[in-house]
Amino acid sequence: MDVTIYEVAQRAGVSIATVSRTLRGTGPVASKTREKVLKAVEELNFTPSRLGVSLAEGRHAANGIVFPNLAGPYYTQVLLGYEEVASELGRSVVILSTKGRTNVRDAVKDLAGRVDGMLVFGHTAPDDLVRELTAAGTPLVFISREPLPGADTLRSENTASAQLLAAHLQEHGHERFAFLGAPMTVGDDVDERWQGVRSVLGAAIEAVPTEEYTVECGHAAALKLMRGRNRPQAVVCSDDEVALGALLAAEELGLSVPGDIAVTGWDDIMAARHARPALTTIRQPMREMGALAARALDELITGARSTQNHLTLTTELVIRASCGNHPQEEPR
Amino acid sequence: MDVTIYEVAQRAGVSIATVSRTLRGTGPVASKTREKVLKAVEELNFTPSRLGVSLAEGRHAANGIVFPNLAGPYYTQVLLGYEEVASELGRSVVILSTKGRTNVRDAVKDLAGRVDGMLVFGHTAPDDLVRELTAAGTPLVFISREPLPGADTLRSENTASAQLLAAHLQEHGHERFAFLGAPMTVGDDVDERWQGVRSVLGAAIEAVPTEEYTVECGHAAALKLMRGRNRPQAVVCSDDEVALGALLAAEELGLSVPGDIAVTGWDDIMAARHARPALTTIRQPMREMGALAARALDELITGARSTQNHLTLTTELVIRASCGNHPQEEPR
DNA sequence: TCCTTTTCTGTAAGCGCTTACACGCGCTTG
DNA sequence: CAAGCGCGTGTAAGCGCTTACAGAAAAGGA
Repeated sequence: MDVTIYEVAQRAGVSIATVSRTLRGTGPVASKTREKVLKAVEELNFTPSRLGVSLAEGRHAANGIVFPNLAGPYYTQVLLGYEEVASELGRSVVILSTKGRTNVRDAVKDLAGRVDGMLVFGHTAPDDLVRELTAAGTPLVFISREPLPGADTLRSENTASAQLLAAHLQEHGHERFAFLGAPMTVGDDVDERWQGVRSVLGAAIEAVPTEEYTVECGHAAALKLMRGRNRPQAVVCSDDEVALGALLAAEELGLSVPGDIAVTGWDDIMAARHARPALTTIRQPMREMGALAARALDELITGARSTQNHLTLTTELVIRASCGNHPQEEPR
Repeated sequence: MDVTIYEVAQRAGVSIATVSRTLRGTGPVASKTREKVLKAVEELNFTPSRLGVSLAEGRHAANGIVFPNLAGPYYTQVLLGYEEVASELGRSVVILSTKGRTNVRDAVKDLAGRVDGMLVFGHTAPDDLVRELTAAGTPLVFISREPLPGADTLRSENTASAQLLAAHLQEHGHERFAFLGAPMTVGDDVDERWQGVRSVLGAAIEAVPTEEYTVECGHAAALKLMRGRNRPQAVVCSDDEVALGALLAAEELGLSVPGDIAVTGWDDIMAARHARPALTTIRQPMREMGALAARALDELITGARSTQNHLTLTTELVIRASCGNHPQEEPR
C-alpha cells in the first residue's frame, strides 16, 4: 500500500514493464538493467501490490473454505491439512464459518469473489448458490456430502465402517442400541453412519437426536436417554464429541462404561484417547482429507483436470475400552 | 470473474458510474434509473468484483491471522472468536500457519499484502519484519507477547495465576515440583507462567523442557521425568496438552494421579475436563481474546484509535481432581 | 420569462499491476 | 554491404471498480 512499481521504475531509470519483467523473470532483461532494478527494489523495499497483481493476472491465488464452526477438532484438522497444502501451492486460505450467521448465502458469495476455488463442508452452503457457482464454473470441492454434478466430492467411508462397528458391538453381546446424534441432513456423513449401523441392527437400534453434534448436546440427550426406562445397552454416537457427552452423562448417573452401558464415537479426536474409559471409535483421516481437497482444488483451478472426482477414503475401527470388555486391553 | 459493471451499465442504458452509485447508495439516483439498474443487475446476476472494489477503495476488507499451527484447541478457539467478530465487521479472515514452513518471512509479508491488518501470535513473525510492518503503519495486534511499540498486545494474565496455582499445590503438601514444557521464548505466555510458579516455589521447582507443547512431546518428556530418581510430587505443565501427555505417562508407569504425582495444565481445553483424573488448570478466555483482537484491529484500521492498547485479561483457576485430594469433588 | 438552485448523470482519471506489440540496435550472414 | 534476426526495452491497453468534476436537465423563484 505504499511504494509502487512506478517509483521503482523511475529510480532505476527504466519503464515499469522492465521492472515487472525483472521481478517475475518473464521476458529477457539485460543483466545490467536487472541489477539497477533490483537495487531500486531493495532501496525502496518494494513489494508488488497483491491487488494489482491479482487484477492483472485475473486470479486471486487464494482458496476458500466454508465450515459450520471450528468448535471441535474435526474441522480444525481438515483445515490444517488444507492450509498446509494450499500454501505449498502458493495459495492463501480465506476462511468462513457459517455458525450463527444470519446471511450465509451472501457470505459464501462474498467468499467466492475472493478466491479461485473453495472447499465446502456438507451442506453449509445453500443449494441454489452451489448450483449457481458450479454453473459459473467456480471450482468447488465438497467434504461430507453426496456427489453432485459440477464439483468434486471427498469423504471418508462411513457405511461399511458403521456396519463393522455394529457387528463388533453385537459380538459383545449387546442387544438394545441407541444412535445418539441422529442425522439432520440426508446424505451427509452422519446419515451414512446411521444407515450403516441400522442395516445391521435393524429394529434393535433407535435414533436419538441431539441439538448439535457437541459435547453439551450429547450430554443432555444422553442424560435423558439413560434415565429413561428400557435403557439401551450400547450407545453408538454420531461422533466423538457427542460420545464424550454420553460418557459424562453415564458418570453422572453412576453408570459404569462399558459395564452398564457401552459407548462409541467417531473420528478419533484427541480427547477420545484421553477419556476414561478411552473411546472406541472410527478413525478417519481428517488432515489428509484437507490436503487432498487442496490438491483437487488446485487441479480444477489450473485446469489440469476438468472431470469430477468423487473419492472415498478408508477408515479404521479403533477399539478401546468403552465398547465392552476385551480380553486384553490395547497397550498405551 | 464474469459479468462486469460495464455490461450492467450497457443493459440498463446508463453509465457505469450510475450503476456504482445505485449499488453503493452513494450519490443521488432517480428512482426510475435505479429500477432499470437493479433490473439489469438481477438479470445478469451481477456481483461486483472484489478485486476491482478493493483496488479502487484501497482496502482489502480482510484481516490476517498468523499462528504456529492449529493442532490444539487453543489457537482454534482464538481463531473462532476472531473470525466471528471480523466477519461481523465485514472482514474476511485469511489464515497463515507457520509450522513447518521454510520461509515464514515471505509468507507473512505476502499475507500482509492481502489484508488491512493482522493478528499475530507470540513470536511467530520475525522481529525485523514486525518492525518493518509497524514502521509502515500496518495495523497489528499481538497475542501472547510482551508489549512492543507500534502495535496492540493482548494477553491473559499469567504471573499471578501461576502464583496462585503454585500456592494451591503447596497447600496440598507437595514439596518437589517440576515445570514441564519449559519456556522457549522470553516474554511469551509460557515464560510468564514459569516465572510465576518459580517466584513462589523457588529452588523447589525444576524446569523440564519439551520439544513442543503437544501431547506427544509432553508424554515423552514426562516418561523420562517420572522414571528418573527423585521424581517430583507435582508436575506443573505449560499447557493442557502437555499435561495430558503427562497423565498418559503416569498411567503407563502405573503411577496414580494425584496420589503418587499431581499434574496441572493451563488453558482448560475440552479434553482437560474429560481426562481422568480431570485436570486442574487455569482457564483463559481464548475465544474472547480472538474477539477482542478483531475489534482492536478494526479500531486501528479505521483509524478510530491511534494509540496502542495493551490489555491483560483475567483468568480463573479451575480446580479438578488432578492436583491433589480435595474434601469434596466438584460436581459434574 | 429568465435566472438560480437542485438533482441527476456521464466523462474520465485513477487504483497497481501484466503483457501484447512495436521499435531500435548491434550482429550475423549471404 | 544490405537484409535479417534476436535481444532489450518502452508504450499503451487492459483488468473492474470508485469518485471528483462537470455538464445537462428539471425545478423553483422573482
